[in-house]
This record gives sequence, structure tokens and C-alpha cells, in this order.
Amino acid sequence: MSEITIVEIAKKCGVAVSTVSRALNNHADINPETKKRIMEVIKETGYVPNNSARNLKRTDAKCIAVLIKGITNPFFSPMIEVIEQEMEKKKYALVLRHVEAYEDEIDVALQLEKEKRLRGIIFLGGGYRHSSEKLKALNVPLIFSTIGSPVSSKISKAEYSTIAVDDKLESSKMVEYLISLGHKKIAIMTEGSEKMSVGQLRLQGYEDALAAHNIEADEDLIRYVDKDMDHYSLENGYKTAKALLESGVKFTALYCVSDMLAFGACRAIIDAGYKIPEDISVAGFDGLNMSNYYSPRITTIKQPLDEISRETVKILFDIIDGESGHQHIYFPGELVEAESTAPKKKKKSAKNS
Amino acid sequence: MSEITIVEIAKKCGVAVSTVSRALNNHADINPETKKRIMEVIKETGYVPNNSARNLKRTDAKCIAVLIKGITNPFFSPMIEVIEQEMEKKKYALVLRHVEAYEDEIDVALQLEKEKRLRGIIFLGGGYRHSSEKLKALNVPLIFSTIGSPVSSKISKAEYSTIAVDDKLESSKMVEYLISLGHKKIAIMTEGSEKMSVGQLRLQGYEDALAAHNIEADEDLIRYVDKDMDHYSLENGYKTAKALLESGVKFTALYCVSDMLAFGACRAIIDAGYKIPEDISVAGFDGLNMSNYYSPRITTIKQPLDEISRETVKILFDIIDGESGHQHIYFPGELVEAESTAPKKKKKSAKNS
DNA sequence: CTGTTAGCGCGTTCAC
DNA sequence: GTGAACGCGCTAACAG
Repeated sequence: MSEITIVEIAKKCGVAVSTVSRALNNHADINPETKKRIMEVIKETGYVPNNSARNLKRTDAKCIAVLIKGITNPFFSPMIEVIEQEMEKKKYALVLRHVEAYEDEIDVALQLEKEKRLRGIIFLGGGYRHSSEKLKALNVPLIFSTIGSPVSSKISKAEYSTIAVDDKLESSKMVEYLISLGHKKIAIMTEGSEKMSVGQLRLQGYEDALAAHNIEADEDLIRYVDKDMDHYSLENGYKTAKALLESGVKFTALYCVSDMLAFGACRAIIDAGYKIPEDISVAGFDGLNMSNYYSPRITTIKQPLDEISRETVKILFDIIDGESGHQHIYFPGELVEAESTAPKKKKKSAKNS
Repeated sequence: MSEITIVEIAKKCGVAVSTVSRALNNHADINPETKKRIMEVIKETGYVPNNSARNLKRTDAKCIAVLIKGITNPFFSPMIEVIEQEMEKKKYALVLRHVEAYEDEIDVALQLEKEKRLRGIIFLGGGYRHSSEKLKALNVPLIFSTIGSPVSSKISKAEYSTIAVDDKLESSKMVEYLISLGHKKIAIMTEGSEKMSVGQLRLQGYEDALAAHNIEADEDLIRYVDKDMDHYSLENGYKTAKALLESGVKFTALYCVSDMLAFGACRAIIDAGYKIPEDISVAGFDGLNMSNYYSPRITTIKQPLDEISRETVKILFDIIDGESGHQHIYFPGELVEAESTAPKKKKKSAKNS
């Protein structure tokens, strides 16, 4: 179990540790032959430098951390791919870290910053509000991606960047669309967390759209997912839709603030014997890949993840290179009209099949 | 940018560094009041201990690494949750690391082992064959989960554990089921990588089942997904199914070796104007959550992920505690009959609708 | 209960 | 081109 160290490699090669270190780090001042011999011994012994010790000394590590809130969310997968590509181009190393639901992403970031020499941190998902002290303690550029401002009310917007779609606006766009199809009794399924959240913002968009068309918001049509379960899961979508259907409240369209919820809801609606979109129109949000493969294909707001990802990286490097300050950018979402929504049928609500 | 260290905290509190260290590590021998004062200063300053330095010293870190191959695969999500719970019970820390497709999971493990004081490593997914030297260099218990043996032919099975379903056997079970429904022209969509892989094992199961029923394997019915794309993606399933449909080859059932492929295939079949299961039966493998929410629900082989996960952790700790040696366990999969498969219609193939 | 001190493994000055 | 020595931030003895 005794780990092999650089000292032993040095002994085996009959050189000093510093020479081994130079060989390891592609240093210039070293005899190619010496280097070759050292590298051979390293290969033989299977020696791997201790990264902890390295990080303790190193100052020039080009490293960026990406913290993702929620491992089960397929939403981020395509973003990660793009970010990885971009980082590769820039020759920066990437540390991917999943942040569990119970963890605070800022705490994780603080820890990571000590562990590695981070040049910047990208947050994917997560909360809107963070302690300003902690945020300030993070001495590297912070980019919040897919999270619109404000991240903290107590901290200047010049201290971090945000790149996202305007959840409230896009949400109202979707509801406007449903209204344009003739729907008036539009149910919404969202997240009921007390704090400011994507779910809350999208709910506001829903309310705005209804208000703009003088449609009275009906409390019974606003449904919150079970907060004791994964908020944006299939199960939660199913369960919440089932409860809605069984409550007997009439509605002709159901807007789910996430595609995952929409999938679950669709299944519940189908199981209840209704047809989508003939009896009930269903709309989602996010533009997950699956929304285009589900049956029916889900009408959704597609977030331009490629652009968001690329811009996220670009802004980060602009800041690192001192070419710009922090920015707050909104990208437009794309309303994808698919099979799950249709004009409201005349004289027939969902409940009297 | 100058990082705050334990020394400065000590100075600020007027105590020695060791006292701060003790406060930090919940050591017993410390005055509660002193500790409280120290913790306050720590909170004020936003100090976070440097983990690299910690790991350099610490010898008793109870830490387990979980390496996951393929971030986009939702298959592992539920496993991670269970493993996290179990680790919490055991009071062990968990390091989650995603291994990219181009990375070698063993190399990543080697690096991680140096960085942290690992007590064990769990591999989720990944290849079947690994260099025995590297495997040996890993001086901690290795558990390969959802990967059946052998991991290496050159290394003794007593050097690592495997917990998985018997892919070949379970696969043949599914094909047997399709045959029992009267299907004879059963297409398969699998992964065509040269090396030993889950896809290959499941293909063997398919061939075994056909052979057992004297059904001649038809080369045209064996379809490989595009290896330049993510193997088990919706797109790949769609694309491969589309090509199969357009080739004009007749078949009444399509068996996809992964649910993700099945979802994509279903969409392609529906788009081509066929009905599932009336015209074509579709079967998957894995038992993803989504298979129960897709429309139609997908007939699949459900892997007992909860049990596999729990057993994975159990075996690891049995080995750590010296209570047992390495083991190789197969769990049975569960054939879930759902809406996507039906008995073959008489006198009517999929092609003459 | 608390302070002093010796390394953990490595990278990096400096001399040589 | 190479080696010796120092210190990164921290924990764990060992004294006090």
C-alpha cells in the first residue's frame, strides 16, 4: 500500500528529485537522454505524481470548474459537451463537478477553489440567491449559465455574469401561444419552492400572459409538484397531472414548466383516457432532446443551449483575458410547435369526453 | 488573490494552528468556547481549508471514488442516488467523477487515487478489457458494477469484483419472449464496436435465442448503430431504425439493446406510419424510468439497479473490512411486458400495411 | 486543554 | 545540465 513517490523514482534513476520533476513537467533544462531514462522508469513503476502535492505548489494551472446542479437532469448534457470542446480549444483543463440537491453550489466552489488553482467557475443550474460574502470570497470570475440575474441582491452585478433565457418572458410566450390556439382554461404545473427559482419565474410569465388577455387566473389550475420528490422528474409530472385530472377541474391545456414534467403529465393524461392534443393540449419548456422523440412530440420552448454554452465560455475568457467586464445576457428561446398542442375544440372541454 | 490560510486564522484568534485544526476537524480535545470563537472567525473570513494540503497529510480519509463512464446516460442516475445513501450510512465520503468517452477510466482512477486517499473504487459502465498492469497499480478494492466479468483475461478474478446482470442471458430471454409472441423476423439494433461490449453480449444472446428455436439469423436484420455518434442516443436509434425501415427488409419485431435506442426507434417507426405494437413490436433493454412513461410503454429488461447498487456497496465494504474476498455476481433482470410488444399478427408483415 | 514542530510529496529557487 | 534545500497548507504527534 505504500505509495511510490518522486524520491524513489529519483533514487532508481540515480538522479535528484528536481531532475525527475523537470522530466515530468517538460521542462527545458534537461538532458534528453536523462529524461528518456527517467520516463522509462516511471512507466515501469507505474508512478503517478501526487496531484495534491502538485496543486499545493503549482501556480499556473489553467483550470476551469463547471458545477452542475442536479445530476439527473439531462438538460445540461449537451451543454457540457460544448463547454468541453471549447475548453479543449483554449487548452484549459476542465473540472466537472455535480452538486447534489442538498449541497450549496457556492460552498462546493469555495472548496474546489482551494483544491485546484481555478481560473474561473461556471455554474449550470442552481439557485438564484447566494450569500454575497461567499460570492466575494470566490476570487475568480463567476459565470452563471442558464440562470438569469439577479444572483444576489446585495452584490453588484459587476461581480458575476449571467447567461440565460428570460424565463419569465419565454414562459409568457408559450402561454400566449396556447391562448392564441383558443385555450382559456390553461393549467400550469410548476415548482413551488419559496425562493426565487426558474419555476417561479415561469409561473410569473404564465400569470402575465393571462393578465394580458384578461383571463382570470384560477388558483385551481396552478399546480405545484411534490417538493419532497425530485422537482423535475417524470414521476412528479405524472403524479401532479394525475391529481389535477382527478380533481375534476376543467382545463383544455396543460403547461408544464419543464419537459420532464410534460412527459410524465402526458402519460398520466393518456392513462386517464384522454387524447393529446385532441382532448388536452400539453406544452413543455426547455427543448430537451426527448421532446422531439416523445410521442406525441412536445410543444416546447427550446433553449439555445449551444449558443448559451458557447457564449458562457466566451464571456469567461474575455474576463480572464481582461477584455471585458462581467455581462448579463439573455438569449431568446424558440417556440417549437409540435404535436402535443392543437387549437381548442369548440363546445367541448376536456372533462366531458 | 492571496489565499487565506490556517495560519492567519490562528493569528486572528490568538491561538496556535493546531488549535484551529482541531476545531476544524471536530477534535475532542478542545475548549468549546475556543472552538466557537475560532468557528466564528472562520465564518467571517470565509476561510476554507485547502483540501490538497489536507489530503497530503491525512491517512484516514474515508473516501470512495465512483467513476461513471458517459455523462449522458440516464441509466446510472438512480444508481448514484443509492450509492450516495449507502455511503452516507457508512460515513464515507464520495468522489463522483464522470469519465468522458475518450478517457480511460483506469487512468482516471490512477490519478484520483493519488489525489485522494481512496479506500475503494467503483466503476459504473465502461469497457470490459483493461490493462492488467494498470489494474494492479490500483492498490485498493475495485468493483465493476453493471459490467460482467471478465475485465481482464490476464488478471486473476480474485483481484476485482463484478456485479451485473448476465447481459447475454437476459438478452436471449427478451428474444425468447418475442419468439413466444410468434415473431420470427426479429430485427436487432445493437452496438458494433469491435471490442467486447454490452452490445456484443446482448447480440450473442439474440443469436442464441434464435438458434435455440431454429430460426436462421438474417444478416439484414442485424443493425449496428452509427459509431460516430453517441452509441446509445435517441438520434442513433431513430437513424438506425429509419435506415432499417427504408431498406425494405421485412420484420415484425425490433429489439433494441438499450431503451434509449428503443425510444428513437419508436419515433422512426411511428413517423413511417406504422403502429406499435400492431404493425411492429419494439423491445428495449435496461428498464430506464422513461420506458414506463413513454407512449407506448416499452417492453424491456429491467435491471435491478437498486439491488445492484446496494450489493456493489456491500461487497466493497466487505472487502475493506476484510470480511470477504472479491466476488462476481450476476443479478437476474426482469422482463417487463408493456405496450410496445404484441403477438404477431397472422398473415400480415410489417411491410404490407 | 493548547502550543510547537515535523513532515506529507512535490515544484522551485538557488548554487554548483 | 543537475542537485540541495526550502516551503506550499495542513495534520498529528509530542510537549507543556
